[in-house]
Amino acid sequence: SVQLEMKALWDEFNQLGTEMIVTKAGRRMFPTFQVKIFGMDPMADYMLLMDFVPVDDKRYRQGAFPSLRYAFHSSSWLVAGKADPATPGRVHYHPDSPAKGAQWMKQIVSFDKLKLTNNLLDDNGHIILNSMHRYQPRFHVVYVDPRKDSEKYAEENFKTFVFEETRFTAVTAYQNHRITQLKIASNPFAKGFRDCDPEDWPRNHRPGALPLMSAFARSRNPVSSPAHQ
Amino acid sequence: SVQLEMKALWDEFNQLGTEMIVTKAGRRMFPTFQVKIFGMDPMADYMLLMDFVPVDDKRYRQGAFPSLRYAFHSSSWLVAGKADPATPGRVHYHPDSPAKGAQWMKQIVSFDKLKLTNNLLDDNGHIILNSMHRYQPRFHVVYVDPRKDSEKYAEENFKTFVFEETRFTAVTAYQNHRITQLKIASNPFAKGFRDCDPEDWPRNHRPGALPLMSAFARSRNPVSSPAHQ
DNA sequence: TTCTTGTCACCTAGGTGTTAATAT
DNA sequence: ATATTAACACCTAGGTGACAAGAA
Repeated sequence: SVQLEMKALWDEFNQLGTEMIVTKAGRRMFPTFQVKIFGMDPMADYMLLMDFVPVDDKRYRQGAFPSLRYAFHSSSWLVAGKADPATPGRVHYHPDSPAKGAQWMKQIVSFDKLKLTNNLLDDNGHIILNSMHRYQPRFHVVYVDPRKDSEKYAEENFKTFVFEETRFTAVTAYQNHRITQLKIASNPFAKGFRDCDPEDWPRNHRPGALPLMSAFARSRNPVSSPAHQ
Repeated sequence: SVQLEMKALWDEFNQLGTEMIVTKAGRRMFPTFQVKIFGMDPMADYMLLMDFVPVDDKRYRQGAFPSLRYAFHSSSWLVAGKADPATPGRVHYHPDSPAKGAQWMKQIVSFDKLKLTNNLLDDNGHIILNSMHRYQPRFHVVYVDPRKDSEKYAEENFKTFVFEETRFTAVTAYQNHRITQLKIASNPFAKGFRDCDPEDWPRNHRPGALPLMSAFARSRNPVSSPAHQ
């Protein structure tokens, strides 16, 4: 069995509609997909990998308020038509693969080397996704069968795990300001964009404490405006 | 067979008498021990590891010129007596171990995670060495025998490679200024202590930028003084 | 109008020798 | 007198969203 790490954070993002940046050079996911694994044969070899499947066959576009400047996106997504032709569905093998079950189980398995790109011609082995499309990450565990004719048992030698809270929309720039703010608040690498006391998040986060936001951040992130709900 | 990478650099250090810093927290080696491997069975599993054996049973101390300030070490080593009791001889497994021969051979194998410490109570798995003692790094290739009673064949299932040009003296602070200068000149992480950068000078040199600590560094590094040859 | 690209300042994370203070 | 330690400035290496400019 498999347990998703940082589930609370994933849930928080998922509630807003998770977005993941894709770039030509490749961008990591945040949150990072991390799992704890239980019940492997400690002595057997396993390959761990991920892939990404379209959630639907739709292309999305951003809803906008006519009276607001371009910079103000709504947080709602509109269907813009049929999905672009699917790209070759690449997979990402965890770089430690193959390894023994004991190795995989003794600590959290982190896919922090996985990168997302929108470059159809990418030759860095990154995961290729279409921007403005929704994806479901999948996690696969493959048992390395020591038998000679192991190909015949391929069907029974792997198991797939899907966590719906890790669904996201691939984007080249964030569309929902609340997603941006949650990324800034929770990703250590974005600390430079935080307005509030660096000590308060995430270790000492108190629900009652109001984050100190600059006027600019407030104007771009109307958290208390019901118009954007 | 095994080929030492950066042999020219190792030779240059060895000619001066290589020194490696040891610290309580653990310090990487520079140059890093890196090899190219040939002739493995591509499909077989191998463990790669290193250990460090005393070159002799002597403890060293630094020779000094009575008329010079403390800061000026001579570049000669004197025997100070018998070696301290040998520490438990730890080994460092390459973190990718075990892996297939094909994997090991397809690129340079780098031991850049290996760290040296003088802390006898170290519990980070670093290599424990005595300061002011000389050591010979050794590289071992262990064939992972698939047979049940593989322990019986341990003797024939590993091969050891020794490169004498990688010998060094463990120190807590550099003793030979020429070693210091060669480290600064060749280790990218010490770029901040360089007086000039022959590579980038024409391209990135700004007339206004003063070289860092150059006057002080020069006063401590009388490279052209024959007294220190 | 909407989406994409490239550059940037600002971070995390950690590897350098220097230096002053301390230990032996 | 020598050797060790810990704090430090200065790097490498690379992950962030912001922003302006470009593309569709």
